Amino acid sequence: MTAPGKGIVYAVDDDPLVREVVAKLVATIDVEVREFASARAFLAAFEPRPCECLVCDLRMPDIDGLALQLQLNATAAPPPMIFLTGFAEVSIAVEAMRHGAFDFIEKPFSPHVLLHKIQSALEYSKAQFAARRARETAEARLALLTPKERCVLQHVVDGKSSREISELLGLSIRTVEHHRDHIMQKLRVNSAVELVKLCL
Amino acid sequence: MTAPGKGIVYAVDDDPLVREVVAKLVATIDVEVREFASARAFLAAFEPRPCECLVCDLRMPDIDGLALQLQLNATAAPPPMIFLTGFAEVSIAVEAMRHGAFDFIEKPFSPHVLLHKIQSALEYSKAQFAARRARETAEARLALLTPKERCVLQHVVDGKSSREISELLGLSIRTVEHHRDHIMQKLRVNSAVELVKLCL
DNA sequence: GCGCCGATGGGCAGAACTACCTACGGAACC
DNA sequence: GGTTCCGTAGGTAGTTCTGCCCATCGGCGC
Repeated sequence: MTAPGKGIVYAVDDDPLVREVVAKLVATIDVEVREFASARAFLAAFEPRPCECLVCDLRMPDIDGLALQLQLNATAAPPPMIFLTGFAEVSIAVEAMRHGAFDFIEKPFSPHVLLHKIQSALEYSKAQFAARRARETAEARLALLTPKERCVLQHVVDGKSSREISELLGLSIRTVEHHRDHIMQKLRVNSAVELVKLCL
Repeated sequence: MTAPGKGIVYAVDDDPLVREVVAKLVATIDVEVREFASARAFLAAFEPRPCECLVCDLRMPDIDGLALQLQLNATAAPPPMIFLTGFAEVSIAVEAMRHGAFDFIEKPFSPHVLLHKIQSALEYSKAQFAARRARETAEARLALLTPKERCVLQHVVDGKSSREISELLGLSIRTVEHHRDHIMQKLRVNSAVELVKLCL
Protein backbone atom coordinates (compact mmCIF):
# COMPACT_ATOMS: atom_id res chain seq x y z
CA MET A 1 0.00 0.00 0.00
CA THR A 2 0.93 3.56 -0.58
CA ALA A 3 1.12 6.05 2.24
CA PRO A 4 -2.01 8.24 2.26
CA GLY A 5 -0.49 11.60 1.43
CA LYS A 6 2.26 10.34 -0.83
CA GLY A 7 2.10 11.19 -4.50
CA ILE A 8 2.61 8.85 -7.42
CA VAL A 9 4.16 9.64 -10.78
CA TYR A 10 3.43 7.29 -13.65
CA ALA A 11 6.28 7.25 -16.16
CA VAL A 12 4.86 5.99 -19.44
CA ASP A 13 7.38 5.68 -22.26
CA ASP A 14 8.49 2.96 -24.59
CA ASP A 15 12.08 4.07 -24.10
CA PRO A 16 13.50 2.52 -20.88
CA LEU A 17 16.19 5.19 -20.69
CA VAL A 18 13.63 7.97 -20.49
CA ARG A 19 11.68 6.09 -17.83
CA GLU A 20 14.83 5.64 -15.84
CA VAL A 21 15.69 9.32 -16.01
CA VAL A 22 12.22 10.24 -14.83
CA ALA A 23 12.33 7.62 -12.07
CA LYS A 24 15.69 8.80 -10.77
CA LEU A 25 14.48 12.37 -10.86
CA VAL A 26 11.30 11.63 -8.96
CA ALA A 27 13.24 9.56 -6.42
CA THR A 28 14.85 12.79 -5.21
CA ILE A 29 11.52 13.91 -3.76
CA ASP A 30 9.13 12.05 -1.49
CA VAL A 31 7.04 10.70 -4.34
CA GLU A 32 6.60 7.15 -5.61
CA VAL A 33 7.22 6.40 -9.27
CA ARG A 34 5.85 3.56 -11.39
CA GLU A 35 7.15 2.77 -14.83
CA PHE A 36 5.16 1.51 -17.79
CA ALA A 37 6.54 0.60 -21.20
CA SER A 38 3.24 1.20 -22.95
CA ALA A 39 -0.04 3.04 -22.59
CA ARG A 40 -1.81 -0.30 -22.63
CA ALA A 41 0.17 -1.57 -19.63
CA PHE A 42 -0.51 1.66 -17.80
CA LEU A 43 -4.25 1.59 -18.48
CA ALA A 44 -4.42 -1.95 -17.11
CA ALA A 45 -2.86 -0.85 -13.84
CA PHE A 46 -4.30 2.62 -13.46
CA GLU A 47 -6.72 3.53 -10.74
CA PRO A 48 -7.59 7.07 -9.66
CA ARG A 49 -5.86 8.44 -6.57
CA PRO A 50 -5.81 11.75 -4.76
CA CYS A 51 -2.30 12.77 -5.77
CA GLU A 52 -0.89 11.48 -9.01
CA CYS A 53 0.31 12.54 -12.43
CA LEU A 54 1.54 11.11 -15.70
CA VAL A 55 4.79 11.82 -17.45
CA CYS A 56 4.13 10.41 -20.85
CA ASP A 57 5.78 10.27 -24.24
CA LEU A 58 3.66 11.66 -27.03
CA ARG A 59 4.98 9.26 -29.67
CA MET A 60 4.55 5.63 -28.73
CA PRO A 61 3.71 2.49 -30.71
CA ASP A 62 0.20 1.05 -30.44
CA ILE A 63 -1.58 3.62 -28.23
CA ASP A 64 0.14 7.01 -28.42
CA GLY A 65 0.03 9.82 -25.87
CA LEU A 66 -2.93 11.59 -27.42
CA ALA A 67 -4.99 8.39 -27.58
CA LEU A 68 -4.10 7.62 -23.98
CA GLN A 69 -5.22 11.10 -23.00
CA LEU A 70 -8.57 10.60 -24.69
CA GLN A 71 -9.09 7.27 -22.95
CA LEU A 72 -8.22 8.77 -19.58
CA ASN A 73 -10.46 11.76 -20.22
CA ALA A 74 -13.34 9.33 -20.66
CA THR A 75 -12.80 8.07 -17.11
CA ALA A 76 -14.23 9.69 -14.00
CA ALA A 77 -10.93 11.04 -12.72
CA PRO A 78 -8.33 11.76 -15.40
CA PRO A 79 -4.94 12.55 -13.86
CA PRO A 80 -2.91 15.56 -15.03
CA MET A 81 -0.60 14.65 -17.92
CA ILE A 82 2.82 16.05 -18.72
CA PHE A 83 3.81 15.18 -22.26
CA LEU A 84 7.35 14.57 -23.36
CA THR A 85 7.97 15.21 -27.00
CA GLY A 86 10.96 15.23 -29.24
CA PHE A 87 8.96 16.09 -32.30
CA ALA A 88 7.85 19.66 -32.57
CA GLU A 89 4.35 19.38 -33.88
CA VAL A 90 2.12 22.31 -33.17
CA SER A 91 -1.14 20.65 -34.12
CA ILE A 92 -0.60 17.75 -31.71
CA ALA A 93 0.43 20.05 -28.90
CA VAL A 94 -2.57 22.29 -29.43
CA GLU A 95 -4.84 19.27 -29.61
CA ALA A 96 -3.45 17.89 -26.37
CA MET A 97 -3.70 21.28 -24.66
CA ARG A 98 -7.29 21.59 -25.82
CA HIS A 99 -7.99 18.24 -24.23
CA GLY A 100 -6.62 19.44 -20.95
CA ALA A 101 -2.97 18.43 -21.04
CA PHE A 102 -1.32 19.75 -17.92
CA ASP A 103 1.94 20.64 -19.64
CA PHE A 104 4.39 19.93 -22.42
CA ILE A 105 8.11 19.49 -22.23
CA GLU A 106 10.43 19.11 -25.17
CA LYS A 107 13.22 16.55 -25.19
CA PRO A 108 15.93 17.05 -24.22
CA PHE A 109 14.48 18.50 -21.06
CA SER A 110 15.97 20.11 -17.99
CA PRO A 111 15.50 17.87 -14.93
CA HIS A 112 14.82 20.89 -12.79
CA VAL A 113 12.04 22.08 -15.06
CA LEU A 114 10.41 18.66 -15.23
CA LEU A 115 10.55 18.24 -11.48
CA HIS A 116 8.87 21.58 -11.02
CA LYS A 117 6.12 20.68 -13.47
CA ILE A 118 5.61 17.33 -11.71
CA GLN A 119 5.17 19.02 -8.38
CA SER A 120 2.66 21.46 -9.86
CA ALA A 121 0.79 18.58 -11.44
CA LEU A 122 0.62 16.69 -8.16
CA GLU A 123 -0.73 19.78 -6.41
CA TYR A 124 -3.27 20.14 -9.16
CA SER A 125 -4.23 16.49 -8.84
CA LYS A 126 -4.88 16.90 -5.14
CA ALA A 127 -7.08 19.92 -5.71
CA GLN A 128 -8.96 18.14 -8.48
CA PHE A 129 -9.51 15.13 -6.29
CA ALA A 130 -10.97 17.21 -3.49
CA ALA A 131 -13.19 19.13 -5.88
CA ARG A 132 -14.36 15.93 -7.54
CA ARG A 133 -15.23 14.32 -4.24
CA ALA A 134 -17.23 17.36 -3.18
CA ARG A 135 -19.07 17.32 -6.48
CA GLU A 136 -19.76 13.59 -6.19
CA THR A 137 -21.31 13.84 -2.75
CA ALA A 138 -23.41 16.76 -3.95
CA GLU A 139 -24.56 14.77 -6.95
CA ALA A 140 -25.32 11.73 -4.82
CA ARG A 141 -27.57 13.89 -2.66
CA LEU A 142 -29.16 15.49 -5.70
CA ALA A 143 -29.93 12.04 -7.06
CA LEU A 144 -32.17 11.39 -4.05
CA LEU A 145 -34.57 14.11 -5.15
CA THR A 146 -37.79 13.30 -6.95
CA PRO A 147 -38.50 15.06 -10.28
CA LYS A 148 -40.91 17.47 -8.63
CA GLU A 149 -38.41 18.31 -5.95
CA ARG A 150 -35.77 18.98 -8.57
CA CYS A 151 -38.17 21.27 -10.34
CA VAL A 152 -38.90 23.23 -7.17
CA LEU A 153 -35.19 23.33 -6.36
CA GLN A 154 -34.49 24.86 -9.75
CA HIS A 155 -36.88 27.69 -9.04
CA VAL A 156 -35.52 28.22 -5.55
CA VAL A 157 -32.00 28.48 -6.95
CA ASP A 158 -33.33 30.93 -9.53
CA GLY A 159 -34.18 33.17 -6.59
CA LYS A 160 -37.93 32.72 -6.59
CA SER A 161 -40.00 32.73 -3.40
CA SER A 162 -42.31 29.91 -2.39
CA ARG A 163 -45.30 32.00 -3.39
CA GLU A 164 -43.91 32.67 -6.86
CA ILE A 165 -43.09 29.01 -7.33
CA SER A 166 -46.56 27.95 -6.24
CA GLU A 167 -48.05 30.28 -8.86
CA LEU A 168 -45.69 29.10 -11.56
CA LEU A 169 -46.36 25.43 -10.92
CA GLY A 170 -50.05 25.77 -10.06
CA LEU A 171 -49.57 24.37 -6.56
CA SER A 172 -50.49 25.59 -3.12
CA ILE A 173 -47.83 27.44 -1.17
CA ARG A 174 -47.94 24.68 1.42
CA THR A 175 -47.02 22.04 -1.10
CA VAL A 176 -44.08 24.07 -2.31
CA GLU A 177 -42.94 24.52 1.25
CA HIS A 178 -43.19 20.78 1.81
CA HIS A 179 -41.02 20.17 -1.22
CA ARG A 180 -38.52 22.70 0.08
CA ASP A 181 -38.46 20.89 3.42
CA HIS A 182 -37.77 17.57 1.79
CA ILE A 183 -35.12 19.06 -0.47
CA MET A 184 -33.26 20.60 2.43
CA GLN A 185 -33.45 17.40 4.44
CA LYS A 186 -32.20 15.25 1.58
CA LEU A 187 -29.45 17.67 0.72
CA ARG A 188 -28.57 18.19 4.38
CA VAL A 189 -28.55 21.94 4.26
CA ASN A 190 -30.07 24.52 6.56
CA SER A 191 -30.92 27.40 4.29
CA ALA A 192 -31.73 28.44 0.76
CA VAL A 193 -28.32 30.07 0.52
CA GLU A 194 -26.55 26.75 1.09
CA LEU A 195 -28.86 25.23 -1.48
CA VAL A 196 -27.66 27.69 -4.09
CA LYS A 197 -24.03 27.08 -3.26
CA LEU A 198 -24.52 23.33 -3.58
CA CYS A 199 -26.04 23.76 -7.03
CA LEU A 200 -23.28 26.12 -8.23
CA MET B 1 -19.65 53.12 -37.86
CA THR B 2 -20.05 49.41 -37.64
CA ALA B 3 -23.45 47.82 -37.49
CA PRO B 4 -24.23 46.75 -33.93
CA GLY B 5 -24.33 42.99 -34.33
CA LYS B 6 -21.68 42.74 -37.01
CA GLY B 7 -18.43 41.03 -36.15
CA ILE B 8 -14.94 42.29 -36.87
CA VAL B 9 -11.90 40.23 -37.72
CA TYR B 10 -8.51 41.85 -37.29
CA ALA B 11 -5.96 40.39 -39.69
CA VAL B 12 -2.53 41.13 -38.25
CA ASP B 13 0.36 39.92 -40.40
CA ASP B 14 3.43 41.49 -41.90
CA ASP B 15 2.80 39.55 -45.10
CA PRO B 16 0.24 41.40 -47.26
CA LEU B 17 -0.58 38.20 -49.13
CA VAL B 18 -1.69 36.45 -45.97
CA ARG B 19 -3.78 39.45 -44.94
CA GLU B 20 -5.40 39.46 -48.33
CA VAL B 21 -6.26 35.78 -48.14
CA VAL B 22 -7.82 36.25 -44.74
CA ALA B 23 -9.69 39.36 -45.90
CA LYS B 24 -11.12 37.62 -48.95
CA LEU B 25 -12.13 34.68 -46.83
CA VAL B 26 -13.87 36.79 -44.23
CA ALA B 27 -15.61 38.78 -46.97
CA THR B 28 -17.62 35.66 -47.80
CA ILE B 29 -19.49 35.96 -44.50
CA ASP B 30 -21.23 38.99 -43.02
CA VAL B 31 -18.22 40.09 -41.01
CA GLU B 32 -16.02 43.14 -41.37
CA VAL B 33 -12.26 42.70 -41.71
CA ARG B 34 -9.50 45.17 -40.87
CA GLU B 35 -5.92 44.61 -41.90
CA PHE B 36 -2.81 45.57 -39.96
CA ALA B 37 0.77 45.11 -41.10
CA SER B 38 2.13 45.06 -37.55
CA ALA B 39 1.11 44.44 -33.98
CA ARG B 40 2.02 48.03 -33.19
CA ALA B 41 -0.38 49.38 -35.81
CA PHE B 42 -3.09 47.09 -34.51
CA LEU B 43 -2.59 48.08 -30.89
CA ALA B 44 -2.90 51.74 -31.83
CA ALA B 45 -6.26 51.12 -33.46
CA PHE B 46 -7.69 48.44 -31.19
CA GLU B 47 -10.66 49.03 -29.00
CA PRO B 48 -12.75 46.33 -27.34
CA ARG B 49 -16.02 45.36 -29.02
CA PRO B 50 -18.69 42.76 -28.40
CA CYS B 51 -17.87 40.53 -31.34
CA GLU B 52 -14.33 40.47 -32.64
CA CYS B 53 -11.32 38.26 -33.04
CA LEU B 54 -7.72 38.35 -34.19
CA VAL B 55 -6.10 36.30 -36.88
CA CYS B 56 -2.48 36.89 -36.20
CA ASP B 57 0.89 35.67 -37.39
CA LEU B 58 3.07 34.27 -34.64
CA ARG B 59 6.33 35.41 -36.21
CA MET B 60 6.45 39.11 -36.89
CA PRO B 61 9.19 41.72 -36.68
CA ASP B 62 9.20 44.15 -33.75
CA ILE B 63 6.27 42.88 -31.64
CA ASP B 64 5.56 39.20 -32.34
CA GLY B 65 2.32 37.32 -31.80
CA LEU B 66 3.16 36.17 -28.31
CA ALA B 67 4.13 39.66 -27.18
CA LEU B 68 0.95 41.05 -28.70
CA GLN B 69 -1.03 38.44 -26.80
CA LEU B 70 0.58 39.45 -23.52
CA GLN B 71 -0.15 43.10 -24.15
CA LEU B 72 -3.77 42.35 -25.00
CA ASN B 73 -4.12 40.10 -21.98
CA ALA B 74 -3.13 43.05 -19.83
CA THR B 75 -6.15 44.98 -21.12
CA ALA B 76 -9.64 44.72 -19.72
CA ALA B 77 -11.09 42.86 -22.68
CA PRO B 78 -8.63 40.75 -24.63
CA PRO B 79 -10.19 39.42 -27.86
CA PRO B 80 -9.83 35.76 -28.84
CA MET B 81 -6.72 35.15 -30.91
CA ILE B 82 -6.20 32.66 -33.71
CA PHE B 83 -2.52 32.24 -34.45
CA LEU B 84 -1.13 31.49 -37.86
CA THR B 85 2.20 29.76 -37.81
CA GLY B 86 4.48 28.29 -40.41
CA PHE B 87 7.06 27.26 -37.84
CA ALA B 88 6.19 24.23 -35.81
CA GLU B 89 7.39 25.14 -32.37
CA VAL B 90 5.76 23.29 -29.53
CA SER B 91 7.01 25.51 -26.74
CA ILE B 92 5.59 28.66 -28.34
CA ALA B 93 2.27 27.00 -29.06
CA VAL B 94 2.01 25.68 -25.52
CA GLU B 95 2.94 29.05 -24.13
CA ALA B 96 0.33 30.79 -26.26
CA MET B 97 -2.31 28.21 -25.33
CA ARG B 98 -1.46 28.67 -21.68
CA HIS B 99 -2.04 32.38 -22.09
CA GLY B 100 -5.47 31.73 -23.50
CA ALA B 101 -4.91 31.57 -27.25
CA PHE B 102 -8.20 30.68 -28.87
CA ASP B 103 -6.66 28.46 -31.52
CA PHE B 104 -3.69 27.66 -33.70
CA ILE B 105 -3.59 27.03 -37.39
CA GLU B 106 -0.57 25.90 -39.34
CA LYS B 107 0.33 27.43 -42.70
CA PRO B 108 -0.61 26.45 -45.28
CA PHE B 109 -4.12 26.36 -43.90
CA SER B 110 -7.46 25.26 -45.28
CA PRO B 111 -9.76 28.27 -45.81
CA HIS B 112 -12.70 26.25 -44.63
CA VAL B 113 -11.02 25.37 -41.35
CA LEU B 114 -9.92 28.94 -40.69
CA LEU B 115 -13.40 30.26 -41.40
CA HIS B 116 -14.87 27.80 -38.98
CA LYS B 117 -12.40 28.79 -36.28
CA ILE B 118 -13.13 32.48 -36.91
CA GLN B 119 -16.81 31.92 -36.46
CA SER B 120 -16.23 30.02 -33.23
CA ALA B 121 -13.97 32.81 -32.01
CA LEU B 122 -16.57 35.46 -32.77
CA GLU B 123 -19.18 33.46 -30.86
CA TYR B 124 -16.78 33.16 -27.98
CA SER B 125 -16.09 36.88 -28.10
CA LYS B 126 -19.77 37.65 -27.85
CA ALA B 127 -20.20 35.37 -24.86
CA GLN B 128 -17.12 36.84 -23.19
CA PHE B 129 -18.39 40.36 -23.76
CA ALA B 130 -21.72 39.59 -22.15
CA ALA B 131 -20.07 37.85 -19.21
CA ARG B 132 -17.63 40.72 -18.76
CA ARG B 133 -20.36 43.33 -18.79
CA ALA B 134 -22.34 41.39 -16.19
CA ARG B 135 -19.25 41.11 -14.04
CA GLU B 136 -18.48 44.80 -14.42
CA THR B 137 -21.92 45.94 -13.33
CA ALA B 138 -21.73 43.54 -10.39
CA GLU B 139 -18.36 44.93 -9.41
CA ALA B 140 -19.54 48.50 -9.78
CA ARG B 141 -22.38 47.75 -7.37
CA LEU B 142 -20.04 45.93 -5.00
CA ALA B 143 -17.79 48.99 -4.96
CA LEU B 144 -20.61 51.02 -3.44
CA LEU B 145 -20.52 48.94 -0.29
CA THR B 146 -18.78 50.14 2.87
CA PRO B 147 -16.18 47.85 4.46
CA LYS B 148 -18.60 46.77 7.15
CA GLU B 149 -21.24 45.97 4.60
CA ARG B 150 -18.77 43.90 2.61
CA CYS B 151 -17.90 42.00 5.76
CA VAL B 152 -21.54 41.26 6.50
CA LEU B 153 -22.10 40.30 2.88
CA GLN B 154 -19.29 37.78 3.10
CA HIS B 155 -20.96 36.05 6.01
CA VAL B 156 -24.36 36.12 4.35
CA VAL B 157 -22.88 34.48 1.27
CA ASP B 158 -21.25 31.92 3.54
CA GLY B 159 -24.78 30.92 4.50
CA LYS B 160 -24.90 32.45 7.96
CA SER B 161 -28.07 33.91 9.45
CA SER B 162 -28.31 37.44 10.79
CA ARG B 163 -28.21 36.13 14.33
CA GLU B 164 -25.03 34.16 13.70
CA ILE B 165 -23.41 37.13 12.02
CA SER B 166 -24.34 39.42 14.90
CA GLU B 167 -22.65 37.02 17.30
CA LEU B 168 -19.55 36.66 15.14
CA LEU B 169 -19.11 40.39 14.72
CA GLY B 170 -20.25 41.38 18.20
CA LEU B 171 -23.12 43.48 16.88
CA SER B 172 -26.83 43.56 17.57
CA ILE B 173 -29.08 41.63 15.23
CA ARG B 174 -30.74 44.88 14.22
CA THR B 175 -27.49 46.36 13.01
CA VAL B 176 -26.72 43.30 10.95
CA GLU B 177 -30.18 43.48 9.45
CA HIS B 178 -29.66 47.14 8.62
CA HIS B 179 -26.44 46.25 6.83
CA ARG B 180 -28.26 43.53 4.93
CA ASP B 181 -30.91 46.01 3.88
CA HIS B 182 -28.35 48.47 2.63
CA ILE B 183 -26.44 45.75 0.82
CA MET B 184 -29.54 44.54 -0.97
CA GLN B 185 -30.54 48.07 -1.93
CA LYS B 186 -27.10 48.93 -3.25
CA LEU B 187 -26.80 45.67 -5.13
CA ARG B 188 -30.39 45.91 -6.39
CA VAL B 189 -31.35 42.40 -5.42
CA ASN B 190 -34.43 41.10 -3.64
CA SER B 191 -33.20 38.12 -1.68
CA ALA B 192 -30.20 36.45 -0.13
CA VAL B 193 -30.25 33.89 -2.90
CA GLU B 194 -29.67 36.56 -5.56
CA LEU B 195 -26.93 37.95 -3.38
CA VAL B 196 -25.10 34.63 -3.47
CA LYS B 197 -25.48 34.34 -7.23
CA LEU B 198 -24.10 37.85 -7.70
CA CYS B 199 -21.02 37.01 -5.64
CA LEU B 200 -20.37 33.77 -7.52
C1' DG C 1 -19.93 75.17 13.19
C1' DC C 2 -22.95 72.70 10.10
C1' DG C 3 -24.24 69.13 7.14
C1' DC C 4 -23.53 64.60 5.42
C1' DC C 5 -22.55 59.85 5.90
C1' DG C 6 -21.28 55.53 8.09
C1' DA C 7 -21.91 52.61 12.02
C1' DT C 8 -24.48 51.60 15.68
C1' DG C 9 -28.90 50.64 17.97
C1' DG C 10 -34.06 50.16 18.41
C1' DG C 11 -39.41 49.48 17.14
C1' DC C 12 -42.81 47.52 14.41
C1' DA C 13 -45.54 45.08 10.78
C1' DG C 14 -45.85 41.89 7.46
C1' DA C 15 -43.92 38.49 4.57
C1' DA C 16 -41.27 34.50 4.14
C1' DC C 17 -38.99 30.58 5.74
C1' DT C 18 -38.22 26.42 8.83
C1' DA C 19 -39.82 22.62 11.41
C1' DC C 20 -42.79 19.89 13.37
C1' DC C 21 -47.51 17.36 12.84
C1' DT C 22 -51.47 15.30 10.03
C1' DA C 23 -54.02 13.42 5.88
C1' DC C 24 -55.59 11.36 1.27
C1' DG C 25 -55.29 9.45 -3.46
C1' DG C 26 -52.65 7.04 -6.77
C1' DA C 27 -48.97 4.19 -8.46
C1' DA C 28 -45.66 0.64 -7.90
C1' DC C 29 -44.14 -3.47 -5.69
C1' DC C 30 -44.40 -7.73 -3.14
C1' DG D 1 -54.37 -6.93 -0.29
C1' DG D 2 -50.94 -4.54 2.14
C1' DT D 3 -46.80 -1.61 2.12
C1' DT D 4 -44.23 2.01 0.54
C1' DC D 5 -43.34 6.12 -1.97
C1' DC D 6 -44.78 10.45 -4.27
C1' DG D 7 -47.47 14.40 -4.81
C1' DT D 8 -50.86 16.91 -3.03
C1' DA D 9 -52.74 19.80 0.85
C1' DG D 10 -53.60 21.70 5.48
C1' DG D 11 -52.34 23.22 10.53
C1' DT D 12 -49.44 25.49 13.94
C1' DA D 13 -45.48 27.52 15.98
C1' DG D 14 -41.43 29.71 15.98
C1' DT D 15 -37.70 31.94 13.59
C1' DT D 16 -35.90 34.80 10.16
C1' DC D 17 -36.05 38.18 6.72
C1' DT D 18 -37.58 42.55 4.64
C1' DG D 19 -39.03 47.35 4.70
C1' DC D 20 -39.91 51.41 6.74
C1' DC D 21 -39.86 54.38 10.73
C1' DC D 22 -36.70 56.44 14.38
C1' DA D 23 -32.24 58.07 17.13
C1' DT D 24 -27.24 58.76 18.60
C1' DC D 25 -22.40 59.28 17.82
C1' DG D 26 -18.11 60.22 15.46
C1' DG D 27 -15.55 61.63 11.51
C1' DC D 28 -14.91 64.36 7.33
C1' DG D 29 -15.38 68.23 4.35
C1' DC D 30 -17.02 72.83 3.34
